Amino acid sequence: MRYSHQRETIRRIVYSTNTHPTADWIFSESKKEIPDISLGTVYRNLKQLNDEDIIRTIYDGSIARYDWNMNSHDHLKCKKCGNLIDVQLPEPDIKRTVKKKYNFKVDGVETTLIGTCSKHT
Amino acid sequence: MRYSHQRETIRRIVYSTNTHPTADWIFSESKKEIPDISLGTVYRNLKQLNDEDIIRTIYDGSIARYDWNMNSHDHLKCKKCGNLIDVQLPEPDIKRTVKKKYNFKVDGVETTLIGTCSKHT
DNA sequence: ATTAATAATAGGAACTATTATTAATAATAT
DNA sequence: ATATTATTAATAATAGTTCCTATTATTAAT
Repeated sequence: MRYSHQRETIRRIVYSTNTHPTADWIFSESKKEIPDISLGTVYRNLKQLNDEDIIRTIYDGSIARYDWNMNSHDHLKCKKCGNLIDVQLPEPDIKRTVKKKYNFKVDGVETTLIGTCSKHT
Repeated sequence: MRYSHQRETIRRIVYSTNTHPTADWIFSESKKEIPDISLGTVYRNLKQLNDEDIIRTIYDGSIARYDWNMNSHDHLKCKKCGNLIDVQLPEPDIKRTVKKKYNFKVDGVETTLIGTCSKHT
């Protein structure tokens, strides 16, 4: 994968926020720096960065969001404000258990807890 | 919600399989019984059934799948064959922990483990 | 510095999944 | 039986994403 200005900008933008941005948001942010960047470029590079394990793709319902935090962690999704909050849940040996019990090799665990965040109490 | 032949057919189809079907599959199955059913009807009724807690919507990446199993359970998603397998993981008091630690009221937990199923060993 | 090879790009069309609109139809209460 | 109104089929519209093509940018070798 050779260098490209666009990809580096996209990477930097994803790494600059904790808001788990959508492709669309990343697109409009990168346009501030590269006015003629195209949406296809954003998608293509997000996919490449994901494949190179530089960023992670998470799904919020049916839409893709991007996360720079590659550590294994989970998300709380607030029904009211829609925010995705990072959390670190204790992961009791799920991988080992599932491997044994179901003969299924686990690469990754994606857990989202849906509910109401502290802002709405 | 009053009775409709279409909705009852759609419900029965979802309840007849463990494959977590997509709207499209449900559409083509229902056409076998109701040739002029339309895709909009399928989506509308799936949403209604979901809202009435008769079925459950799960997301497989960016696309919606439907599940009749309303018990709290998780899914193993095989990277190779794409199958979604139902599993029951021991749920250590995640809800209580998250409520305490993050002041976040948990309604539901969606966990998907991505990996390779026993068919490919 | 120039070149050759080719990866990456902009722009936009195409595609897929889903939702909204509308006039006609069917289910239920009276 | 009739009136009321939820539900429907058909189809247009939308949202998110991927694909296509001619052009441009990066890189390594001259």
